[in-house]
Amino acid sequence: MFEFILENLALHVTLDEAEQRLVESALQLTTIKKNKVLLSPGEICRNIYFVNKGCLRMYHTDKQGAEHNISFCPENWWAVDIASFSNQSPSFYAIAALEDTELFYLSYSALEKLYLQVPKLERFFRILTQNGFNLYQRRITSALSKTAEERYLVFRKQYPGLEQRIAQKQIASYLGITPIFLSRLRKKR
Amino acid sequence: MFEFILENLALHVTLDEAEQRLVESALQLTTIKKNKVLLSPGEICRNIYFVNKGCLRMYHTDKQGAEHNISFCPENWWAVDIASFSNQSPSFYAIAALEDTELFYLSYSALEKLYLQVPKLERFFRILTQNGFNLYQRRITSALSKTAEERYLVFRKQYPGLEQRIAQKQIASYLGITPIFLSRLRKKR
DNA sequence: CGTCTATTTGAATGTACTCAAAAGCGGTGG
DNA sequence: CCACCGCTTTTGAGTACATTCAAATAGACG
Repeated sequence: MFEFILENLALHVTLDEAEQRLVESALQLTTIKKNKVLLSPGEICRNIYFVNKGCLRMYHTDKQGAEHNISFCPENWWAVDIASFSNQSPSFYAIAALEDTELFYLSYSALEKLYLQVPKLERFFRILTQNGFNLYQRRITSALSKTAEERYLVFRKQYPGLEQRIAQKQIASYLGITPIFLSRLRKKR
Repeated sequence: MFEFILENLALHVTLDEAEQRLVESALQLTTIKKNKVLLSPGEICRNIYFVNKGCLRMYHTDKQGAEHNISFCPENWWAVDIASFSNQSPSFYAIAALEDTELFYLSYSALEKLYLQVPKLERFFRILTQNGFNLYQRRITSALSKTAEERYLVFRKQYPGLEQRIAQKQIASYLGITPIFLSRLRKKR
């Protein structure tokens, strides 16, 4: 049950048996239905989520009411509005489920407590933030210099198999194009 | 001489006199000429820079040799390839001067040492990273959903006065458009 | 002053969008 | 089980945004 999340932590830090048990006992588990909203904009992001099964999306809703997906979180991804969570301030982004999803999560205070017991985790989340930072930097360059078709191919590489699982309009929103145009792109090949 | 950088640190952490002196004595100062490259891609980013006067840019050069500016760093900005610096691994981005520039900088080991003397700085750089993370997330949404003209107006708001100081082709590269099209945009208003 | 690069302008083209309509698909209730 | 409703996806036609190529002009720097 904890295999995926422990494997994920092991990518950046080495935990001994005792530390693993501490992490396990701090984690909460929940399952949510497709389309359930976990975080609404303006709300404080109280939890950091790890997707064990299923898929989430993070998105922003603009003044015209249009939604723009900033990232997908399938299995083994972490989901959090980092600014909102770290400062316990109102969130800019929303988080919702694209499929029925099984999640581990830690509240802000649970994580603070866990940091005291397993200080290595500070390192883990620092690296996680830096990797995210880096990923987003590159996506800006990609968004500004590549055509929609090139971005679509990058998406397929970055999220293998996800294309088959989620609605095209979600992918179009992530790519910054209309679902109509994505349909035409796919027809081409 | 240290006023700007101390003010900048004060945005997120409160340092007493002794701590300020420790920071000051760790900092190195240098001036570089316009167009000087501080960091080439593939090189390890050995320093974190604070711009005291002048302006830097961070950019990526693609396979076709085209440069894409990811950010500008005028006075009071920090410049670093964060992935390269934190892991002392090869950099993806380059950093170069757009004007004659006066810089404070800290090497990786100098910063490590300084963290031991002034632990509050860990908090400062954590917040800096988070803010950058957040800024870039929003820029992706902006890049994918706004027109070139809207992005141009956002740029002018975000970097007041910078437009007068740097070449249009640098701004065009940041906006993800051709200098030719930027010229037409400006003519319109 | 001359050279080199950056910017402007015009014309033609390509990329991506809107509007509109039709077809497909999934869930719900009779 | 099927008919219907609502939502997503496809397709066509016309349009707007942004690019390329080329040539002229303006600026920067030695």
